[in-house]
Amino acid sequence: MSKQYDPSAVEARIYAKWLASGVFHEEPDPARPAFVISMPPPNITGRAHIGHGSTYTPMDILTRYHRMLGENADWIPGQDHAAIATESVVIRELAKEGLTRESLGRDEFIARVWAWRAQYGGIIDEQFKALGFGPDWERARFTLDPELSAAVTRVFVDLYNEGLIYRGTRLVNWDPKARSTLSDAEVESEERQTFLWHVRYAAEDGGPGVVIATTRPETMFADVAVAVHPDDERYRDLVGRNVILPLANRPIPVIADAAVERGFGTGAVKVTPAHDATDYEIGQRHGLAMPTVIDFAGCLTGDVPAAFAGLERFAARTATAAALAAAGALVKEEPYTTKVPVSSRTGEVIEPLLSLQWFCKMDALAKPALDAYRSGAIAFVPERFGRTYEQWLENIRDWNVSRQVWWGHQLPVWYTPDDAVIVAPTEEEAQRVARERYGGAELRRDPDTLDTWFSSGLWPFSILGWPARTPELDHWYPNSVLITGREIIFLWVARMVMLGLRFVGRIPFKTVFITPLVFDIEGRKMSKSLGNAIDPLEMAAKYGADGFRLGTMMQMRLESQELRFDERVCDGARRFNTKLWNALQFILGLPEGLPGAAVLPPAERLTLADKWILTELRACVGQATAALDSFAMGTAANVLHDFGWYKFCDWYLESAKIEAQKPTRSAVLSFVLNTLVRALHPIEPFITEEIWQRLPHDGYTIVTASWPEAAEIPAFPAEATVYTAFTDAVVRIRNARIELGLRPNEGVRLRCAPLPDEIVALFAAFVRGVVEIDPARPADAPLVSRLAQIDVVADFAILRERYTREAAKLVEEVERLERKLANPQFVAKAKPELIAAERAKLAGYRADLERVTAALRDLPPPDP
RNA sequence: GGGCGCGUAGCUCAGUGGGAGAGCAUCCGCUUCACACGCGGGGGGUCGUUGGUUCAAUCCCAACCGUGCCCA
Repeated sequence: MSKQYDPSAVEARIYAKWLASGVFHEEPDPARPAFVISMPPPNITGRAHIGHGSTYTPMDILTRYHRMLGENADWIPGQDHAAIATESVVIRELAKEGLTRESLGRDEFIARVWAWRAQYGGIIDEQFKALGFGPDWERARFTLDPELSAAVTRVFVDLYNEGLIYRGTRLVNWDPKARSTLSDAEVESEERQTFLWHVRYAAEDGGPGVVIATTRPETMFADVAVAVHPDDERYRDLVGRNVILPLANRPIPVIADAAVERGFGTGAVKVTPAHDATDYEIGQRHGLAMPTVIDFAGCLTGDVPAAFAGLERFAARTATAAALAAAGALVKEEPYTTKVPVSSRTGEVIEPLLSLQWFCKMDALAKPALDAYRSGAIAFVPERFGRTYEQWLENIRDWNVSRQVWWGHQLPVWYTPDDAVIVAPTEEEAQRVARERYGGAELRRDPDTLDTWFSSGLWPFSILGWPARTPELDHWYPNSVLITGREIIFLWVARMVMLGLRFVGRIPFKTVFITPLVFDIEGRKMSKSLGNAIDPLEMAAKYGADGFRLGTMMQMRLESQELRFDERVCDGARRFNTKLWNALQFILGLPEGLPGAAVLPPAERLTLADKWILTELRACVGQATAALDSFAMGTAANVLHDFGWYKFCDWYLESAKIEAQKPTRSAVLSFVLNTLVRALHPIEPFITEEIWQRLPHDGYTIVTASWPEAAEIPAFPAEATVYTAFTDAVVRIRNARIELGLRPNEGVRLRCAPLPDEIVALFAAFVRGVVEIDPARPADAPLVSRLAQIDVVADFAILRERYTREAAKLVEEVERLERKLANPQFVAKAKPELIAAERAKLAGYRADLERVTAALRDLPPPDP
């Protein structure tokens, strides 16, 4: 075997073995506790990114952990059809061939998308495998699978029949390039440089009227009012009067509404309900008309003066501004930075547009979802994110569910020639209803499809077979935990809760674990445009999937909402893996060979070092277990890493080299490393398998090995304290060695009360120390104090300097504690056990000081 | 504007109401028989600022400053 661990040589081989042996697959088994996670389905257009590293790694860790606990653990993967994202990718491909969606026709187009999916849709799964993720691939689901599509139709029809889905004209996010509505999640806010135009709207009676400020003069032809704040003294007299809309020359009223920001521009704004969210609400409050002047292509309609009709909206902006200037209505044009909504799919500026769409009424669905949180049935980790969920549900708005794309679940909606609406699960059923109600009619189906979130909202139960009552649904619903980022708490998490409660009658998951958002090392959000995104596959190539995973998890903080990704930590994790690998080489190279099984010798045969490492191992495993139980991946990762390096390798492995360790070391080394790699396996699946296979072990793969039980690892607290006193002494002697200027291979003389042979041998190994018994020191003092008093034999001048420095330090400590204990307030008010502890510390420092001053006194006087 | 974080060593971050820590970087020493992707050692911080609570504050509270995310 090579000196350096090479992940690229083992990871793919091990993964293939896991796949072949089917270890990730489970059948529902009511005899065992269920542990189930639904993988948030990545888009079929998606590629693995750093968010998968931070969010999916914990899912893999928890599933592997619970599997090792013997639970009926399953992580169910799948993919999302990603309506607009996929459609635009395929449309771009078609464009290269000179084709369009329309030229192909709906059926042909959809066939092309399926073909695209067959070719590229699996890429992200392969990436996940390279990262070591082990979901139950046999259960992979796709939102457009027949069963999942049937569930979607069923939900839509039911909600419609209950009156919770309706068709109406509302303001929606319109993407003029995609020619579709978008969900709020697909709209991002971006800063843009533009102008703030100050435009005078003269009073109808010929007075000066009012100067409004706007960033969108092109929508003025849809203005129906000018609004000011009700408390704004400047405009009080104007409220209730009419002003004349320039260019259009029609009167509109001045109204008062508290939504107006007095500090914005002139404090007066134009009101365009059909093209602005705030204005829409003002329009609703004041019962205003809502004319539309921008069409689906983002161009002005014919309902504007002929000079502007048909102009693209940004061209129209320039044109109206120029026309206003020409008409003398433009008072000022100042540069202005504003935030505009942008489509995350096409990059196009979103047009808020009044449009006839399908909506889902949310009030009735939201209430049980709120109750589930408030009653504690659903808990968030960290807790504070529950507030985000709560606030969104409290201020919920109806959900626009229709999209003008072809790729997706087409609405189960048909129209008669008279536009009567029939909602039915199948076309046959729709025909039947048509015959029944209308004596038969030629039906046309609504071309729209459903928002992708509509189907992903059913995900935790649709993938378990709902609406059929399956064993999976019985045993694995609700899921154990949902792990995701906080940006989709409302868009996805809340909807799954609402729909789960409504259609299964139970919450979809008990816990929602929100992972931190990943930033670059300079604290910038990762983005394509900045080019600062970290590619997890590149990290895995550099550090191994294990190194990437351990490094990322070591940076996870349970309570933090951000993670500044520091690649150096992954490099540290990679070196840790090499360290473990070399520890394995040492163990495999022991001349006495390895025992047949990972079984400890009886306690009476164990040495001091054995007892210490077992005590530490028990603590480490206990901490790692507690950490995983509370989603503290970072704590688990750090605890295991630190134990492996700073306890096991730095001290135990070195201790194991002495003669006295030979009878037990191969068993203890095997046991400890076997235990450590099992505890590390959920975080670092590959190297732990590789090491475990080469150690005495029981079973075919570490994936199905048992999680180490801290309680089953023997602990020896008293012996552990002695060994710690030994390591403290070693550190002091190493310092002294440096001061004495000893060469590495030179021995050092140690003066001490009698010590057990075993410890004498340890000193010889760690510091090349030769122990000389000092008969003046009591042999019956506790071992810990004998070790605390061990010292080097050296030149008087060097010792004098050393003792003087130590004494000064000790005097400081003694004085600090004396001051504290002399303070009557402290003695009166501090906890008794704390006071006792401080007194003990003081006594310890005083004893040390006494020893050092005595040593100093015993030295011959310095040369003159 | 509303909500939620963060501010500790050059960098990334732990941490605790009672003696300031790690990794990386830096400096010094070492090819010591698992590992130079290593081992040993050192230097480096008014714990953002100002108040308050307390016998005691880096930790709790308030304000402020800086910085970031989400929502509007």
